[in-house]
Formats: sequence, C-alpha cells, structure tokens
Amino acid sequence: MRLFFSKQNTIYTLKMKYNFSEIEQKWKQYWKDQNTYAVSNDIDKPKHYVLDMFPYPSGAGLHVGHPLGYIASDIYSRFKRMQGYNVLHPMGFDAFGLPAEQYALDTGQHPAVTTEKNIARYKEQLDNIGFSYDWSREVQTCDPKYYKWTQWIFTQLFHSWYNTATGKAAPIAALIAIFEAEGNAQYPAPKGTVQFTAAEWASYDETTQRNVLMQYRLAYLDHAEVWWCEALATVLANDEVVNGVSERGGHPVEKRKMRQWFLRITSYADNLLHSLDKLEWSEAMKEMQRNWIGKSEGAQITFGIDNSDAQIEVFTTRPDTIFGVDFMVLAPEHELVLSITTEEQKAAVETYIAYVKSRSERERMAEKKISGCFTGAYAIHPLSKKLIPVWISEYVLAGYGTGAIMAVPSGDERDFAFAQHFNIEITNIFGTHFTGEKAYTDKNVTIENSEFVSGMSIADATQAVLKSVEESNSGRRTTNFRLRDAGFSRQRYWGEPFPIVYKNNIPYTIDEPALDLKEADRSLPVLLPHVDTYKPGPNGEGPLANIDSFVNVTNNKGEVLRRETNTMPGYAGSSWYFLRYMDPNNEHLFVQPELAQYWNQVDLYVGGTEHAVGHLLYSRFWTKALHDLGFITFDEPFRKLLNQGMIQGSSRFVYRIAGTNQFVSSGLKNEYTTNALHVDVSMVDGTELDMEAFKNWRAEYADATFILEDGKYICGSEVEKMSKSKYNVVNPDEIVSQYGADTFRLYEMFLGPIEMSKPWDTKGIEGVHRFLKKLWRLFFDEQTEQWLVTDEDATKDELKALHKTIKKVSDDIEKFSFNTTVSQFMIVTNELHDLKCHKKAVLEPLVCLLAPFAPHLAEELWHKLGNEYSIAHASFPVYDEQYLIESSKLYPVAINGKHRTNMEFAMEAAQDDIEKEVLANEVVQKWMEGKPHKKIIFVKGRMINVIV
RNA sequence: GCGGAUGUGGUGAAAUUGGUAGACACGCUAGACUUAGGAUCUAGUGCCGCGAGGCUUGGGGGUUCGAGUCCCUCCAUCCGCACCA
Repeated sequence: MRLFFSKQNTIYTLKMKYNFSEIEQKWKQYWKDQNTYAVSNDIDKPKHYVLDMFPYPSGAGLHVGHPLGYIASDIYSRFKRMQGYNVLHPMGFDAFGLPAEQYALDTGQHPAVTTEKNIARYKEQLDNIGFSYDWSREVQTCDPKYYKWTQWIFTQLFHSWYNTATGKAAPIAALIAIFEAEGNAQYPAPKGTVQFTAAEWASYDETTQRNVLMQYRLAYLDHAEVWWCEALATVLANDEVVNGVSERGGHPVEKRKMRQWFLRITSYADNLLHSLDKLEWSEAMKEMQRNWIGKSEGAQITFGIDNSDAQIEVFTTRPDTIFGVDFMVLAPEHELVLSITTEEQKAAVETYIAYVKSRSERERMAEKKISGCFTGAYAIHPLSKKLIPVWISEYVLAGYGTGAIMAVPSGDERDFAFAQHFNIEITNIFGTHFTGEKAYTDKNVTIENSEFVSGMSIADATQAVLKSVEESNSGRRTTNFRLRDAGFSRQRYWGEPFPIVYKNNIPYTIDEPALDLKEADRSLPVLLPHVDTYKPGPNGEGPLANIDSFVNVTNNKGEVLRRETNTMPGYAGSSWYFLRYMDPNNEHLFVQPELAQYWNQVDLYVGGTEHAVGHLLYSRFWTKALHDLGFITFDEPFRKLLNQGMIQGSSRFVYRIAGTNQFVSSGLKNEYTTNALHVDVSMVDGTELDMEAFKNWRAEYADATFILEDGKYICGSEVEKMSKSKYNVVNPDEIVSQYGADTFRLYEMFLGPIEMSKPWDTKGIEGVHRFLKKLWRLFFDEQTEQWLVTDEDATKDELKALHKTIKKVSDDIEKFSFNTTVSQFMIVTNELHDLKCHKKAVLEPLVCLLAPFAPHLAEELWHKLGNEYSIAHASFPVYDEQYLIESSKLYPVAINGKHRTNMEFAMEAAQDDIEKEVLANEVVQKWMEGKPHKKIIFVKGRMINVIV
C-alpha cells in the first residue's frame, strides 16, 4: 500500500511556504473590509467601463468554463484601474427564465426561492475567484426595483413610433398630430395597408384609432405562430420541442397562431446594419449580425390568379429572371393557399399542410428531401400573361419576404431541384450557359429568351423589368430584410408582467387616463403575483391567467378590466441592464442622465458568441430607441466586444462488454463487442480509472470485473460540451481549494487564446502552480525561512529582463493575449532565478505587473515589501526603451532558403562586411559546394539567405 | 440548408504578421537531493535515421530567394439559426 502524506503537515512545518489558502482568505477579507473595489461616480476622472455578460443563475452552479471571460475582464479592469482610470466593473444576474419555472413545475418550489438560492451560490463561487466587482451595484432582473424600469421602457416603446422621415423613434403623440393634420399619406404604416385622410382619421372611433396606431407602435400586438402542445395545454419553447414532439412526455406538437406582443426592431434594420461599422467587434461577429439582418434589394411583384380576384405578392432579388418563371411557390401557411386551391387538390393540400405544421423552421430549411403540393391554381405572369402553376412547399417560409416566390429553375438551385423532382418543364433564359444539368447561378451572364430584356446584362435587365412592372402597376422596388420583429410575449409565469390593461379588448398602458385606474394600479411596477401552481392558464394563456386577483382590475368607474397575462421574454431585462449599473438604486429614473453621460458606452464587453444575434441585437435596438427618445446620448451600447471561447469537458469512457458486467480497458476494446459509458471524470486520473471508486459509484457496478492492460484500466476520452449528463463537469471551487484562486485564474488564461474553445485538463494546472511557488521563492527561502529581498541596485541584465516583461505584458493585455502574458511571467521568473535576483528594484514592479492576474499573491507580496495601501491602487509599471536596446544579433544563415548556421553581427555592421564574412564562413562554403553565389538576401535584424 | 469559426509534437499551445517552426507549460525518460515525495533541482524529449542527413504546421496545388502565415482547391471538427439564456 502506498503512503500518502497530507499537505497540511508540510504547510504548517514550513511557515514560509507559499500558503495560498491563508493568503487568499486574508486579502479577500481585507478587500471586503476596506471596500477596495467600490466605484465612485467621480465624473472628473477618466472612466473605463468593463462589463461581463451577466449569467443566468442555473441550479447547477458555475463550472470551470463560466469564469473564463470573467477572469479576462477582471484582469483588464485591474489593469485599467492601475493605469489611473475610474473603472466600472459590475456584476449581476439575468434571473428570469424558463429553467427556474420548469424546476418549479417539477418540484413545486417557487422560482423566486430557487433563483435566490442559485444567486447566493453563484456569488459565493465568484467571490472565491477574487473578482474586483463592486457588488453594491449588483442588479437582478427579477427584482421589482429593477423590472419596474424594464416595464417603464416597454411603456416608452409602446408610446413611440418610428418616423422614417427622420430615421428616429418619436412619441406617438407626434404621429397623432400628423394624422389630425394630414392623414397618413406621407407616413404609411410599416406593414399595414390602411390609408386615410385627416377627415377620415377624425371620424374614426377610439377603437379604430387605437387599432391604426397599433400598426405604428414600437411595441405592438400582432399574431404569430407558436408551438402548441395539446396534451400539456401549453405553449412550448423551441428547445422544449425535440424531434417533433414535446421534450416533456413526448406529446405531439403543432404550430398555432396566437396574439402576441412584438417589438418593431425591423424599423431599425438599416440603422443596426450601418452603425456596425463604428464598433470594434470582430469581423465574424459583425458578419453574423449582417447576415441576421439580411438586407437584400429587389422587387415586389404582383401575380394575378386565373379565375380569381386573389393576387400573389412575391419578393425577388432577381427581377431580371422574370421570363424564366416556370411555377410559383407559396409557403404552406400563406393566407391565400386554401382560397385558391381547387376542389381536386384540396385533400392533397390539406394533408401537406398538416405535415408542415409539425415541422420546425430549422428542419424545413435543412431538409434535403424535396416535398410540395400543387394547388391546382394558376397565376398570370404580369408581363407575358402566361399561366403558371402555383405550388406550396416547406422550402418557402412564411416569415421571409412575402411568403411567396416566383420560381426560376434555370437560375436557382432550389427551384431547379424542385422542378426536376416534380417534372416541371424548365425555361432556359441563359442560352448555352444553362445545360439542364444544374441551375446557372453565376451573375456574369447575358439574359436570353426573355422578350424585351433578351441580350441584356443582369443589371440592365433588372432595371428594364423594374421599369416595366412599375409602369404596369404590377410591381415596385423594395428592400427586404431577413430580420423579423422580435416576439415579446411568453405564456409563462417567471418573467416581467406587462404594464398593460385591456379595455374593450384594446390594450392601454396602466397610466393612460382612458383606463381611469385607481392610484395604486396606475404606477409601476406591476408586481408579479405569487402563485401556488405554475400550470398554464386556459386557452394557451400563461399561468397568470389563473389568478383572478391579478387578471381583474376595477377602475374608478367600477368597470372590471383585464390585465395582460403574458410575461416578457428573457431578453427584456438583459437588453438594458448595462445602463442600470451606472445608477442602480435610483428610484425616480432608470438612470440619471449625467451618470449615463459619464459612464457612457461599455468600453469592453466580454461574453460568448452564442449571443451574437440575440442579446447583442436587442440591446443595440433598445439603446437606439432610448437614444432617439432623448434618454441617453449614445446609440450603441458596446464599443468593443471580446468573445471568449467555450471550455469544453474532457469526458472519460469505460467499455462494458455487451450483456455482461465486465469492463475492458480502452486498448483492448476492439476484441469485444462493447458499449461505451460515461464515467465521472473525478474517478479518473488522467486516463487511468480508479476501479474501487468506480465500483462504489453505483450499486450496479459493485461487482464489476475488469480486463486490464499492464495492470491498469485505461479509459477512452473525448472532448464534449461540459455537462452534468456527461459526468465531465469540473467545479471551480474544487480547483480553488486545491490550488488557490490565483493559480486557477492564471491557468484559465494560460490554457490558450481567450476567444478559442479548448478542453479543460486539470493535470496541466500543476505548471502554473509551480510557477507561483517559484516566484514566491524569489522572495523567501523556504528552508531557512528567510526574507530574501534586498535594496541593492539592479544589474543591466536584470533590468532588461524586467523591462522586456513590462513591455510584453502591457502590450499583450491590450491585445487580450493573456496566455502569452502568463508565459512571459514564467520566462522572467526563470530568468531571475538563473540570475539569483532578489532585488526590490526588480521584484516590486514585477509584483505590480502580476497584480491583475494573481491579485491575492500580489497583494501579499506588495504588503511584505512594505506598502500600506492596496496594490489595486498602485501604478502599473511603464517600460523604458533604454534597457531593451540590443547591440548585436545572432542571424540565422540560410543557403538556398535552408537554415544552415547562425552568425553573430553587430546591429550597426555594414551589409558589405556581413556578406564578406558570411561567404568566408566554413559552414556556408561547405553548403555552397564551390558554386558562385547568385545573390545574398539580407534583412537587417532578421536573417541572411545566400542563393547559389 | 444558411451563417460563423478552427485544424501546428503524445497534450494545451507559441511564432515579432512573409524571415531559425514548436517559445512557455503538461506528460514522459534518466539522474541528484531526501526518512519520505504528489517538494525541489539537473539533463533529455517533433518524426525517421547508428550517422551524415532527411522529413514536418489537416490533404493536394500555386506565388516567392524564403510560406504555419498569401492565393486556389479538397477534407475534417466545433458553434449559432429567432420561445434556453
């Protein structure tokens, strides 16, 4: 049996050993007592705002992947603070959401209770890692003091419209004034078709007027499809629907239209697109937003229907191909489908629609199998007057464009595949370019076989067709966006209630005089009521519909009115939280203007790419709307964005021989038929399984037997997402207690570039831990328990090592290249050990450099060096070029591009002299094999290459 | 399907942006010190080869005196896709 010696024994016998747990506890307490990280609104100081995407506090707690970005932003914050900036670096919680509600459904525990518990746990875990947050500025989106202002912003959006003439949101009162003066001829509704004069407007009753205004509001009611599960009598989120059935219970689901709130983000599509240019985000991230917004220029063209008054509007980016139209395709949900379908096709169309109802949008887009159904109807070509069959197919989506396309199989791949599959004859409009084998999609071509545009380029043909359809009133130029208005309703409990009450089925915000609500019901926040059950309400409504005392409001006239029972989605609270940190306790304003002006944009925003198009787009939209309405002075929330990668789990597998309780080691598994099973990574050292631990893991493995290789059971491994179900989760608390927070912080940074995904490997942490111990030994002799630091003057070599490090560290932090910074710390520590340097003149600046990375250890050494204030307020060292100048360079010398030897030359040596010396060199002569040199390439300070 | 990214030793990675590929670590091998080692120190460690030397940055091709880096092409893996947040 092996003997294990406890760490504690050694720690207490050697006092001067690096005792991270003692050090870290001491300074955490000190920072707390001294309020070291409290941020004042000192508006005379230069500011820097460093923000993390706040977490959703899940029941599972943090795993080692979560803090990666937090560590990076903390390093940057501490760095900026030491450079003299007033740094706002807050943290909070995105605390409304589906998981807490699901947990409540399963266990009956109130989401408020579990959320509070989870937040407490998160804070404890975060504090463990030594972050420099100002917790007095914490926000929680589920706190009524916070969501009061989320509701307030919603109210502003409800009472606003987007004025296309000014390109800005404006109060709805201004729109009403316009309607009263001139009707809406100059201000058509974004998606509506109503037109009226001032006189007509005046003649409308309140209901009609409100309905018209609804078509303009930035927050508005409309109808949209949601996943409906009859068995659960509820609406489901996309990820609650798996393989076409509900995740819970596996019940069938279908899409159903419901009245929902929306935010008119599409009004800002162009603005959101163009102002990307002024942001310091990665091109990849901007590209994702551009694609999401999906601007495309084209035309909307109207096709009549034979024997019908109905008209089909299509959107196309290729009006030039209009004479190549061989069929039309409507989205199966298109409103005209049932009315134009002929009797003979009715049954087939209905069957097809039923099939599509069970399909998610993503399935439809990814589907390679072609499907569709002929409606029996024929459209009339607006120019050639030819009759064109009208089909429906899932590849046309109702939400994009007009939900209908003109199909040009010779020029579009999907149309081509569709035509082939259904044997639709293809018109060739590209002459010899189109072979009949596949669609011709190249844009550099002459259009043929197309009446008056034959022989034209695509550009010319596009203009000619547009002119023609505009003249015949059958089409117009339009810009289409892929971006859709944001669905803002959830039929759920755990979210912000809407500050909306209905009167005569018309929504009003609670403060509107028309409702005449009692004082108590007229002010924000509308509190989320306590419930006893989280079951859905009737008719697909959320749980709030079950609570009569919430739903019914009696106004001053004694009328019983009805509250909105939907709640807001998860992104409501997260769309503006960065503003609240600036002034978190203000009871009168969502943020005081002077503070918003001072703290301004977030200078560095750190978070994962998974938010590329959701959260980041919505926050930009809210910021722009708040800016237009005059509440803040900037129209982009996040100036610079840093995306951290994911830390993946490294899973371990054992291989059970099929039908037995015998497990075979990884290397021998191919000799048997086996099933791979995840095992908990904590039972595996590297890849070697602790067989005893495994037997004790679960009763079913108690009498497991093993087939070993070299006396060991070796596990298989695979990199996967870190998750409980894969038993590969590593908890930061464990790492911190074993190695300390400073080691943990350094190791996460050392793992690789911050924006890259990488697997977690606990084994590698020894390296950085060793480095900290080695650094410690520059200050202390562990054997003699002596403080080694002296006041001697530093040598040239020592200063060079120091200043090289100052330069590298400062440059790398600005580039967010933290992994190379840690390497540099290791390099300089190795160098100082070799130089036996224990001089304060070198070590003190070094401690300051290290402070953002390993704040506890740095604080300890800083105080041991005789400083009385926190290192958080020390100055970051600045390098001096004079210590870095090199007088000579060891050049690599290559012959014909192959590196053969190295030769040292003075930096100032003349090229002629260098060439002479190189040619005279023995090694060089050997490789030149007596041949004359053609030329010599000399790059000063870099290399020498001799060509023969 | 669309969009975004990534491929370099046994492993995580570095490379001054076109100039000595593999810094810094992990792991491994050998040794020193030690009552002990999961402390510390020393040496070695991309691959092939006894050696001289050759090969090597996912595969193939190209530009260049010189390519991990630029261009073309193919392959593989990961992430997102609108009600998870």
